Amino acid sequence: MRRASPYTYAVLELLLREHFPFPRRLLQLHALLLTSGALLPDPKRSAAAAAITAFPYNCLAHAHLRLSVAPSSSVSPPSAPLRLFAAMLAAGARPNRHSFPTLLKSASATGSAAAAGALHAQCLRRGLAADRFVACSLVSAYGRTGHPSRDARKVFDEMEGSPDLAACNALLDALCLAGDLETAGTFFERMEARDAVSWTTLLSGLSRGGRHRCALEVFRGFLLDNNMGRRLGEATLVSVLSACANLDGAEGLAAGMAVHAYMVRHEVELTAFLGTALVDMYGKHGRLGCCRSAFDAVHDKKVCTWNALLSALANHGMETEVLVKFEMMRAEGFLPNQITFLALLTACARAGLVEVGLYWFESMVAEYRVTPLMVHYGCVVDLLGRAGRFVEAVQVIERMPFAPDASVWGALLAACKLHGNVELALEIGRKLMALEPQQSGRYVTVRNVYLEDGNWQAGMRMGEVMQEAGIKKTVGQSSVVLHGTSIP
DNA sequence: ATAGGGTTAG
Repeated sequence: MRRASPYTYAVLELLLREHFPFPRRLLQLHALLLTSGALLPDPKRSAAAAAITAFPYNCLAHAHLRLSVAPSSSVSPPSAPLRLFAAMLAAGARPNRHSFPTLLKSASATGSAAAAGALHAQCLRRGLAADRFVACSLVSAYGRTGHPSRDARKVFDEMEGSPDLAACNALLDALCLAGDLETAGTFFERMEARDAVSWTTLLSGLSRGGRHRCALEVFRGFLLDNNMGRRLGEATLVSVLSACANLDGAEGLAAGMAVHAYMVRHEVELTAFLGTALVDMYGKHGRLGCCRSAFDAVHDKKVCTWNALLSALANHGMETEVLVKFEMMRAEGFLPNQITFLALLTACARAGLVEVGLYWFESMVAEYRVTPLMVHYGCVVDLLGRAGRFVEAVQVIERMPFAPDASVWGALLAACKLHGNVELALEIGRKLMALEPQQSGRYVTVRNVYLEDGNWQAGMRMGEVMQEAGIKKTVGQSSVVLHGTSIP
């Protein structure tokens, strides 16, 4: 823009305004400006430089942001507005109060606490921190970049005048994200006004914190407060379905079905987000028929929609179907990710498909460039352990880029129990004692390996070790082993 | 002229 004449600059502004509602067009414009070198910082300062304003940068940054958070995959990286900000400063344009909300949201999206802090300092230096939009964005950014809720609270408390609804919602979210659900609840009750976002923020916050029943109660409160008038929005429905999915038992399923009925009655469009939430809800409750129908009803499927289906099938004994659907997914051009491979490896481990599982684990790393998490290694250990291939299983654990946690050792321990590998079980027992001194279940498993092997003495010793470690004997902890199945 | 708050899969 530096090299543009005042005339072309006016044209640029006109173009930006004209195409503002269409972020893709703005990105094309951005590409054009980049390839023509117009956006590159020019070492020779010219008189025209003074005319450059924040406006074009704000428009482009906003377009990038909209496309990076858009459900239709990441067209542009979430850090794009931040890089534009650097270019903007280099070009000598002064950021204004319209610049920072977009930049702060970009900082949140990248999860950069450092960027949020730096932007806050910039706002203060330029005297823009008092602007209500900027302050609201600061509250939100501090809430999501891993900073303690104290920082968000500080900005909120120092806001000029009484905070508006958006600022209250941003703080409410920050409190929920910080895990301070009690404070969030109190703050919510004391808010002078609440909208659908307020209710949804609290509802999803409680559910994220594992308080699914509380979340459902909040949802019922919303329905009453709503006077059954306004239709429920997509975010509210997705959040409540997630709470229903994670609330075990008939209660969660019944509530989930009621929400589904609402959606059908009101002809709510089954978007990818909503469809995925529905597939997940039925899947978690083991209703595979409903789960498959919901999946089929989603027109615009995403990778996460497939993942919800595959996870449901893998967790409910449909290993063969997982493999079939996985192939369908790939045939339709979807790129499997960490969650997809987790479902696939889980299915392979449960079905005892050792070679297939090992093949896909290798392919996941080499071909799909998916970095394995602890859980993926856990599946491979499970896979090898069940087949009695202990040497390889231990090798996998030793070659992991991080220290194995209790779940990985637990998978191997289960295999030891299955194959009566007493030596290894003892070794694992020691490791588990160090990792999870309070988890009595593991000791019981180790002890049972001995007892099954006929090594009563060692079994008794294990009991003594448990007592020495100060592990409380839970009621009904001693278990009877029948045909390899533990019955408490 | 441009701007802020909630959302799915383990």
